[in-house]
Formats: sequence, structure tokens, C-alpha cells
Amino acid sequence: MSDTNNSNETNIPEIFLKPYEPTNHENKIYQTWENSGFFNPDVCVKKGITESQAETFSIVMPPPNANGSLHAGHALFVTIQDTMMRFKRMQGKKALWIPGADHAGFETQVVYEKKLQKEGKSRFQMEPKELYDEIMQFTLENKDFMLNQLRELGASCDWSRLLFTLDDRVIKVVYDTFKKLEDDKLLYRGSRIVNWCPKHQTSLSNLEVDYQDRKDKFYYFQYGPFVIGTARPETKFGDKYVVMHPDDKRYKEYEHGQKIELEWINGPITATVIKDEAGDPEMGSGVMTITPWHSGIDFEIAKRHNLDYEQVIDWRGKLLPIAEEFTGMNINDAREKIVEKLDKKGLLVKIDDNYNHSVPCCYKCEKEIEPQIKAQWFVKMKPLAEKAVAAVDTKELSFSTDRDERVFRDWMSKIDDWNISRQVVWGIPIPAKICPACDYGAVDLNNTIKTCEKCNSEMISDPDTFDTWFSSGQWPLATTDFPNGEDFKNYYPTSVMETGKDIIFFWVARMVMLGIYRTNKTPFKTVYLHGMVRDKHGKKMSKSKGNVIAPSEIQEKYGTDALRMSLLVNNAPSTDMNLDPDKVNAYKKFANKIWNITRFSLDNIKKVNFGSEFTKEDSEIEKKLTEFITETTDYMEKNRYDLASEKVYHFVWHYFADELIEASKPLLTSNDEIIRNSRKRLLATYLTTSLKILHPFMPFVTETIWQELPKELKDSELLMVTKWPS
RNA sequence: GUCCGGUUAGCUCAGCUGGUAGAGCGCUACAUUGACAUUGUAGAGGUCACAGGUUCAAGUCCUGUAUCGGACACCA
Repeated sequence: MSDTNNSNETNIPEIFLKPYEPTNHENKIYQTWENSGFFNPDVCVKKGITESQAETFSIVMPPPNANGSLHAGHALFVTIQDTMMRFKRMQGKKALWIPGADHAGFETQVVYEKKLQKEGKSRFQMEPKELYDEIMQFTLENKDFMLNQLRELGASCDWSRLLFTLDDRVIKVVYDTFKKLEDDKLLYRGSRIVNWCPKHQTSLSNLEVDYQDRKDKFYYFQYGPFVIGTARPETKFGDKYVVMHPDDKRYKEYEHGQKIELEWINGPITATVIKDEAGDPEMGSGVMTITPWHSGIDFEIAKRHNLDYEQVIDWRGKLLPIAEEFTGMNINDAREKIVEKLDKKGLLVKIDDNYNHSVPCCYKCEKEIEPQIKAQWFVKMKPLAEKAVAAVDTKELSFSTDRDERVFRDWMSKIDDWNISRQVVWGIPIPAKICPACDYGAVDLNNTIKTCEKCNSEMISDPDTFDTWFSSGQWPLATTDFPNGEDFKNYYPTSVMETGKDIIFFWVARMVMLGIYRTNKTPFKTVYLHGMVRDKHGKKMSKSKGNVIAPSEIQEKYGTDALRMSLLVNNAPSTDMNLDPDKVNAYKKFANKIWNITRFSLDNIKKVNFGSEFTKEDSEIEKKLTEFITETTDYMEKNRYDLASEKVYHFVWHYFADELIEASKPLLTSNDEIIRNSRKRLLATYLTTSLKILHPFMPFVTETIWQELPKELKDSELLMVTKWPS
């Protein structure tokens, strides 16, 4: 690799005579790294690169969806984490980065359903097993593609530890946790209001519901002596309770439990007066009727007073026989017809056209959620949340910004029980038996339960699967092979969890709670959250807007290092960033600048005598370099890669290249040999040190250069495992 | 409704524990065929949303206002 093979005229490797062309080098360099085995800290120790007593540094990678290609957000997390890993590895730590691929339950199933739809098929016509197998095949076909994209981004993760979220090891941990939750009475099966998506035919957790602002009609109806308001007349068939606040003076003549005969949609009914504090006197008339089967609040009221509830809308969003003449109608079509009928009966008081509210919608299909009562598995969250907050209190767990910590605490303080059942095929089956007669359920890992202990009926296997987040919430456990694996002993708790702030509740919070639950330790010491990657104008990227920036295209055009730098510089933790191709281009130029700095340096320093003394001036300039190293390292220790990368950029370009090299030109041809040699040595030091410090940020160009440097300038074959300068 | 952010150069954004502002792109002038399919030098452009306050000193801390956004909750 030295320059001795080249002609004496240039004295530099030929490669530098042309501009840096990233695509010519990146794949080859990655192969060199991967073949070295040094992504695996065990190999580093074995080969004497890392001391066996060295501190560990570990990150569990948020597993990207196996079936898709990587988007800009993935590129961002790979860049940040890889920068961390390379930095710590060079610092001599046992650095372990565990990669993964996610089956992404509901997400992937939705993608696959769309594919089926295009072929004119539907999952509801398929046997669950058949569907599962097809999606598995579909996912595995795409997995390698996704993993290769991680490689292209430079991810220095240990591929020998790769885990897929449906691997046996994952399922084992998840099942054990499920059982333990039952044993500890933190799990229950209950008929509760769940968020039901009529399109996808599954319940969703509260977090998977998006609220959309909407302007709708609000109807007032005469309900016996009362006027009630509603935006959803189609749910009102079964309403036979009328609720008001106990202190509302307007209704003091009515007593709790009083029966009132009145005319309603399909004829006369008997209504019962319920006094409950949930009735808000300020709201409308202060009186409401309730539909416990299709409303969370109503359900709570009904439970408090032990009232009846009846299903009005079926699982597909159609009216049930309770609606009589409206039976079988889609609720959206039925709404106006019901209002018409009530109007004819003289029960319509007025319609307010400007009712602003937000409606719960499925976060995937944006269709309205229909609250339904369904027997599901719930995890009691309060006890788990308390321990998570305690860990934050004691600083066992810390966040990269105070803001994130506040958000975390806030959510933890008002957490609800978690519905972990999903009517989704593509997921981990729930190992439980359920009773079709009484909805009782029991965890059954070994398939031994036959009859219901409550009602003696025959039990059946729970057809549901776990919420993906229930299993991914145990990802740090599975990846480190809890409870007996070597990695668990050596690398758990992991050092940093770096992921998007949009999944702080979905994922981070659940990992913390379930991690503490199983191990009494937080699964990671620090949470570093990044924001969203938006387009250059700060708009969210979406296919419909056509402003999606695919990392692979950017890499093709500007190089991976340029992409990485543009994702890092000035991108403060926890804030959104805008990705502007012009900014990427600026760092492509920077990569070329580094290339040319090398060319100039090699051309001029030739044989460097490292024994030669620095002149007074040069030893001053060397101090500048030391200062730069200290400051940059300091930023990196504080996880401020945004500031570190900017500093490196400026130092290398605007000091090293613009000032130092320019000022060196006359000195390098000086007649004074001492001055000449000193300056050569100085440039050599600047060059190699710059490459080292740049490497975590821009691994490809720096390693490409390193491979071409004459041996006497290098202290290691691979830049990736050379020692971080100090 | 509750909570949390943002408001800094034409555009997109940095600015750590307070000491009269920075980057990328864009703009102007000059230089350069140079280590650099260019790069360098110099420059224009900001009352750091607004109003109070703390301080010798405030984008930087406190209070309030305006405005934009996010998270959570809510279909009476």
C-alpha cells in the first residue's frame, strides 16, 4: 500500500490524482471491515486490538422493518449509532452493536393486505396459517435487502449476533414474561372498551389511535323531558340511561334510579335516571344518554352503577338487530336516516352545524375507530411505571435532554392499562386458553389447560397475537440472551438506547418497564432521542407529497459520508431536522477536500523523520491540534455529535487546509532543513490525526485514504480500530 | 382541554453552565488552472417575535403577550 510502486514524479498513489468518487470505494471498504471481524468485540479482544479488561459499550439497534427499504429516519439512526460505536471502539472499549430485523406485526400485515388487495384477494378469505406463512416468506425475501442497506450506510454492527424479532429466543423471553405477569397478578383478561378498527378487524392500543380534527353536525333531541346532544345518533338505539350531575339544580326534581317513559327512535322505552359526577353541567343541557358498549366514558359510568350494556354496532361497522328497521346498515349511511326519522317524530330539537371535535382514527388507515367491548389481555401498568420513574429519579436511567425526561415522566404519571391482544395474524401467538362461554382466560405455555375453572366449559386456544410492542419491548432482553447468555452478563444494561422520539412511549417506555420487570435493571443507561427527518422546507416526507428523499439515492449521488455528515451537523438531540440535498452536496465537497489535503500532504512530506524536532512555531501549532482533539472528544462524550461534527468540519477545512497548508507552502521549500522537516512532520501528524477524528463521522473516505497511506504514517492496518488520539 | 417546544441572516437551521451572534445554500467583489471537475480572500445582510423584570452585562435566566408546531386527552 505504500507509495514505492509509483513513479518518482508524483510520489503519491495514483488514486489521488482523480477526485474522490465514493461509489468506487464504499463497497470494497465495507467488505474489508466486515472481513476483518472487528465489528465483533470478541474478535477485537482475541486479536489484541482491545484489552480483555476494557470497559464495554453496547447499543441494541432498533430493528428496522425487515420487509421494506430504509428511509431517511433509518439513515439518521444508523449514522448516529455508528458514529457512537466507531468512536467508542477507537477509544479501546469493547464495543458491541447488535443488529436486528423487525417482523413489524401489524405494519407488515397492512402492507401485505394492500398487496393482496391489488391481486383481488382478501386476508379474510384466507386461513390464518396460510396468511402467516405467506407473510413470512414475503418478509424473509426482503430481509437481506434491508440488511444490505444497513451495510451501505456503514453500520459497524456485529452481524454474527443478528436477531429477527420472530426468532425462538425472542418468543421464549416474551412467553416467560407473559407467564410471570400472570403469576405476579399484573396480567388480567377483561371485557373492556377497546379501540376497534372496523377495516383492519383488530383492536389497537391507545397509542395507535390518531385523533383528527373535524367539523361535524351536532344534534339535539328531545328525550322525554330532557334535551340531549350527540354527534352520533346512530349509536343511540340502546340508550336507556339518562345521566346528569348530582348537583345540577335544574334537575334536582329527578332522583337517581327514577324511571321515565318516553318515545324514542323505534317506539316507547323506559329510561332510568342516573346521577353521576361525569355529567358536566356546563356541557349542552347538562344531560346525556349513554352508550356503554361504544364509549369509554359511558362504559365507566355503566360499570360504576352496574348498568346493562348492549352492542349496537357490529365488528364491521354495521347496525345490529337492536336498530330494527336500520339493521345491517353501515353506520355512516344510517346517521342521516335516523335523524330524519326522529325529525318526523318531532323529536329533533336543533342541529348545530359547527361542532368542532376530533375523532379517533386508526393510525394506519385513518378510518374512524369504533370503541367496542371485547375480552382482551391487559397488563397493569401502574406498578411497572412507578419503578420506571424511580429509575429516572435515581439517575439509573437518564435522557439526552431534560425535555425528553419531562415528557417521559408526564406520560408515565397518567398511564393506562395496556391492551396487548391483537386480532392480527402476523405476530407472536398468545400462549393462552380462553373460555368462549365466560371470557375467562389463563396463560398456558405447555398446552395443558382443557376446561374453564370458572364455568367448566371447554377452553380454546386464544386466536390472538401480541401487540408488536409487547415483544419489541423486550428486545434488549432477547438480543442479549437473557437470562443466562454471556452477552446478558457482559453487556446488559446496554449503554445507550438511540431511537426516534416519536416512539418514546410505544417502545422506549415499554422497554424500560419490562426490562426493569424482568431484571431489576433498566435495559439501558442513557436514552438518546433524535427527531424526525423532514424535507428541506421542514415538511414531513410522504409519498403523496412526493418529497421523500431515499437515502440510497442520496448515497449514490453524493456518497454515504456526505449523507452522514449532513444528518449529523447541527442536528441537536431531540429536534427535527431538514435534509437538504444542497447541504449534502456541501459535505461531498468536504470529502473531496479531505482527499486533496491528503494528496497535497503526501506529495510534500515524502519521507518523514519522526525523530526530528518541532520548531517552536510548529510545536505551538501542534498544541492547537491537541486542543481540538480535547474539545471534540468532550462533545462526543456528551453525546453532542452535532457540535463535534461541525467542529471537525471547520477545523479540517478552514484551519488545516485554508490556513496551515497555505502557510506551509513556503516552509516546505525552505532552505533550512530543520524548518522543512519540522513542517513535514507536523503535516503528517495533522493528516493522520484528522483522519482518525473524522473517521466516526465519515468512515468510508477516511478508511479509503488510510489504506493508501505509507506504512510509516500508520499505527494500525485498519483506521477503524486505530487508537483514538488524545 | 392538559403538557411540551419553536419564534436568530433572503431560505433551512445551530448557538453548552449569561459577556454585544454562527453554519449550509443563496448574494456581491476580487483572486486563482491551483493540492481541490474549482478553491481562496474580502464583503453585504440580523434592534436574536413583542413587552416588562433580574444583572455591571441577556438570543442565553424570570414573568407576561402574540404566533406557529408537537404530544397526550376528548365524538356531550
